[in-house]
Amino acid sequence: MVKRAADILERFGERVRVLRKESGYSQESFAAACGLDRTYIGGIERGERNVALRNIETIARALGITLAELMDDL
Amino acid sequence: MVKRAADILERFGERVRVLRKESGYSQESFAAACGLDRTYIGGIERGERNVALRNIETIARALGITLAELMDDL
DNA sequence: TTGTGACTTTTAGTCCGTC
DNA sequence: GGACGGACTAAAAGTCACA
Repeated sequence: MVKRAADILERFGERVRVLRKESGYSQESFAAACGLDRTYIGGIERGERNVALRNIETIARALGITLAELMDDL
Repeated sequence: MVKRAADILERFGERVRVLRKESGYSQESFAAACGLDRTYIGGIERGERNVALRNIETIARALGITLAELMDDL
C-alpha cells in the first residue's frame, strides 16, 4: 500500500519547494522571479495557501515547466 | 505556427467544458457532482473564474482524471 | 534564509433570479 | 440546457514586522 500524502495543498507546496530548490532559488529570489511576495511563497510551500490558477501558472512559468509537469503525480 | 489560446482561465474553462460534455454531464449535474454552484461552473467554462487548487482537484476528481491530465496541454 | 501572526484589499464562490 | 446579473459571505491575494 502506497503512502498517499496528506492534503493537496501540502503536496503541491512540497512539490514547489523541491522544484524551487532544484532550480537553485531561495524563497526570496524565487518570489522575485514570480513577482510575488516572499512570505506568500513560504505560505504556499507550507501548504497554507489555496493557490488559484493564475498564480499556479505564474509559478510553473518561473520554474520553466508546464502546468501538467507541475501537477504531475499530485 | 500553432494557435496559442488566449488566457489560462479561458483555456482551462474550455477544457473543463469539453471533458464535462464527454462525461455526459450538464453544467447543473456536473456542479452537483462537484458539490459546487451551477453558476460557478458556468463562470469557469466562460473563463471568468480564477479557480483555486482545492476546486481544481475537486473538478479533476469529478471527471475521474488526475490533475496532470486535467492540466495537460494548458 | 525562512517561519509566522496579523492584517487589509480583492476575489472566490453561493444563492437568488431573468432571459 | 446554458448565459448572465446583483447581492452577498467566505476565503484568496498580497504585505508587514519580528523571531
